[in-house]
Amino acid sequence: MAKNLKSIQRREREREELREQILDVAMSILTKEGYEAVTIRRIADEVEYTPGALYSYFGDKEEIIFALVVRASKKLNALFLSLEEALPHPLERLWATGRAYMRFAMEHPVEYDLMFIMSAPIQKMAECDFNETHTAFRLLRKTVEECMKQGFLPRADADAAAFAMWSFVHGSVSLMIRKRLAAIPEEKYDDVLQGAFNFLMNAMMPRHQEQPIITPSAPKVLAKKKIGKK
Amino acid sequence: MAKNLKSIQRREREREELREQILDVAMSILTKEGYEAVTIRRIADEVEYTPGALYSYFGDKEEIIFALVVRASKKLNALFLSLEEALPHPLERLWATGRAYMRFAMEHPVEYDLMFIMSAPIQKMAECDFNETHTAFRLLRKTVEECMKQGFLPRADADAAAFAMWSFVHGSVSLMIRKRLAAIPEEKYDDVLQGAFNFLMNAMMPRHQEQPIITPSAPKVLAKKKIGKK
Amino acid sequence: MAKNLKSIQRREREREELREQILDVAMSILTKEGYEAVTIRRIADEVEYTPGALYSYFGDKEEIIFALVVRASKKLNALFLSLEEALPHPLERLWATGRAYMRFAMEHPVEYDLMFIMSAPIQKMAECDFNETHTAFRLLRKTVEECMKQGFLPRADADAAAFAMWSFVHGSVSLMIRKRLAAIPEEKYDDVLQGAFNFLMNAMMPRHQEQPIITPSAPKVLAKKKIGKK
Amino acid sequence: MAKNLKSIQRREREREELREQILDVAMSILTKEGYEAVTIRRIADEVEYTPGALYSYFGDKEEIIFALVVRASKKLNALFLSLEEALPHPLERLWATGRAYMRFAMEHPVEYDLMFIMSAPIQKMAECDFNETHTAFRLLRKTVEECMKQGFLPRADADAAAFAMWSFVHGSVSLMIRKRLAAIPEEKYDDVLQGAFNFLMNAMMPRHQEQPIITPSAPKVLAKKKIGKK
DNA sequence: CATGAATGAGAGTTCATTCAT
DNA sequence: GATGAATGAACTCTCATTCAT
Repeated sequence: MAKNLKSIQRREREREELREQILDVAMSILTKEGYEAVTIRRIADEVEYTPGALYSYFGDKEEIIFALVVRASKKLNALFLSLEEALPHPLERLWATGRAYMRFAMEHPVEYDLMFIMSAPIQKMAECDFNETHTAFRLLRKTVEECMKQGFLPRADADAAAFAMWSFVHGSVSLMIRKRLAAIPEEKYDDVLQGAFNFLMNAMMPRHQEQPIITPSAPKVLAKKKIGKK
Repeated sequence: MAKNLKSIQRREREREELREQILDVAMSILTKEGYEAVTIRRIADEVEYTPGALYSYFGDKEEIIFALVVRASKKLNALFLSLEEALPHPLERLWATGRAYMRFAMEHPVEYDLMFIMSAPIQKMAECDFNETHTAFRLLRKTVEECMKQGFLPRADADAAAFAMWSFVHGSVSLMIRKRLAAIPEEKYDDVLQGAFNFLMNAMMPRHQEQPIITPSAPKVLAKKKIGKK
Repeated sequence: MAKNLKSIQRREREREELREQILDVAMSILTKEGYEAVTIRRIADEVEYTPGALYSYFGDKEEIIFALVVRASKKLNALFLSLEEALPHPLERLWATGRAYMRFAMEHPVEYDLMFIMSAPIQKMAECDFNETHTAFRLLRKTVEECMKQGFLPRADADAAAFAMWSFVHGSVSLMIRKRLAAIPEEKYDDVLQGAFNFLMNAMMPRHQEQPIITPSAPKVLAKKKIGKK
Repeated sequence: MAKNLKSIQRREREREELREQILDVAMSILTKEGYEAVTIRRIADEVEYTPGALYSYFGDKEEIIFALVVRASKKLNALFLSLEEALPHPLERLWATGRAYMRFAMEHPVEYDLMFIMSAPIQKMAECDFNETHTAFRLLRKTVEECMKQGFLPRADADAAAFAMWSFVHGSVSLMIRKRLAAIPEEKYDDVLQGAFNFLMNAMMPRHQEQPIITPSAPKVLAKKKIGKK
């Protein structure tokens, strides 16, 4: 009996592991060789199963891609939630969130691409009423609202303001990811990105630009490169 | 001899015409049925030539796509240049350019996608040292610099500031084009976009937000919807 | 001991029930969606077992199909035997059997197809020396012989005559079932079938064509149950 | 110029030849190994082309099957028309047509199957308003009508009578082709078929049964070419 | 210069079946 | 006896591209 239960659990664990492995492999092919290279056969080869076997884990190819999106979204959302918890001060959180978003995109460009750029999973995202991004956007808007309430940001439509900020960060990283920055030498990317972010944020919050917030002991999850104003 | 020359000219003209027709057709398929539907055969069918024939006009499929990019870029650049000429005042030009960019994207989403989002032509863009966007970016930076010089914008790295603005407009329209705005009801798109643009621009130029510049007799190419903040 | 026996019996009963259920489901899929749709997986899904489980009830897919044939044959044979009992008069029985056969085919076209048209079960039918149809044919021949003896039919080889009649009824219904009657408008099917049957039967039994048996005021759709003269 | 024309003609001839070869091969596989074995790959292998190449000759697999049907129908129709011409006497023609039909079926069972039994081409036959069989049926009805007019057949609905005869011949050969004659030993097939045919025809035409036409010392396998009047 | 024909590679998917547990 | 998992072998079809004519 106990054995039975255990073996069921084991099976489930193994299934889950293989599922994850399939996604890992798919992600790795996607990263290394691009979307076109992600084929059922190719994945099957790499996980050392027959193509047909994958169909008991995912209904079709699209489902695999979509699972990749979900995975990435969870990662990003977790990041946002951790900032939400760690940083009660809305202005500080706003800056930190922006930086974290951009850093995530630059460190995981393929995941970012999947979530916010690629057309492949659009259909499924629409069907499934996919809403991890809802959540993220709502968090952002809440932060923006608090900032407005506390006078850190000019009072205005929070939707518009939140969308403006999201647009900026998305725009900057997606131009980079999709290599539309020929005008800027690659080694300057980081600096320009940083500079643009700071410029914009400071512009929106003129009275606060000299605040130490800006050179924050940025929550360590993020700290990759010091940003420092001044 | 003369006849020879003429017939050569005619031939060249005809070649050019077919080239254009191929691109028209490709663009039309792309617009109506999406990237996957753009196949050599499909194009050949519609121009009533054989697939092989296309290969004397374009080296391969990617070249066709790239030619589409070039075309679209010329269109967009012409728009920028016309603004450059029409609006000597840098601040006014800055606003107008931003609005024009966004409007272009929303009215020609497929062209925009090709130029700034799609991965297909990336390779060729890199190889050919594609620089229509360079030009556009340089124009923008020049405008930004002038704005700074004249005190409309806080002095800062012009590269960063220009990039910030571009990032914002690109981000907002590309989220829309690639349907990542589930958080916002579709009928509010225009308003939110507009609101975000105004919010950001005003935020960056606090002392000037009440200027009439903002509701400018926008060059008519653009005037689609009045924007006006008063 | 007794308990053991009972539980064995129960088990067997349950097995038999599942067997039947499998066949029900297979038949229902076959009827509703055609032969191609009848897959082991599909059946397994509908009986809520795993595909593998079916293999302890049937050796392979063909066996399932064959079992369907057997089932249908039993039904049809029972019909024949009931006529055999109910109608002692051979001529009456001959007409009634013919009509019953055709009616069966038209009311159960899928069963008919399985038994007499489809290639799928041929192999197994041959192997298993399938002989429900033997029985049916023998009954028919016996009836024909009696008719000849009693002067209702011209004396001739009974095998040939019986086969002639069977051929006719099979031909007419199978042309219909396999949709080879483009030459005849669908709404006339019933009439033409009926007319052809009467024509042929009357032709073979010229001296008896005026018998009431022949024009049995048969409800146009081929009277469902009793046919009876008398 | 002339050369040009010739080479075009040659090309067309070759195309036509390959088309025919594809059909030959398909037919041969169908004959030797059954419908399931007829796959694009298999055909391609045997004609020594790549699978893809076949798609410039036929739109899809169904078209190949359908072309097989068309081919067979032309053959059968030609046979009917030749009888139409050769035999002005309607009664003689009726017998001859019946025998020819059955002989065709027995000598070309796979073609017959395609035309009159198989489900595969049904869809296309319906779509294309396939009417070779119309023609055949009309010919038969005309013959029947003439026979009635001239008193060889009892006056009755010609549609019904024609359908009755067609049903009989179709029934007899299709029972054979689809191997539903377990009740009859294989070596007796020819005799029983012949006997049934004669029985039925004689039964329908009682006054003519002693005519030599009827028992034409037909070579047992159903004499191939001439049928012989007198 | 264009055609017609064909290649070759591979796409996603589906099946009946098997077998350890 | 049934499950869950996987196999292996197909399947049809589509594509960009090449090349003799």
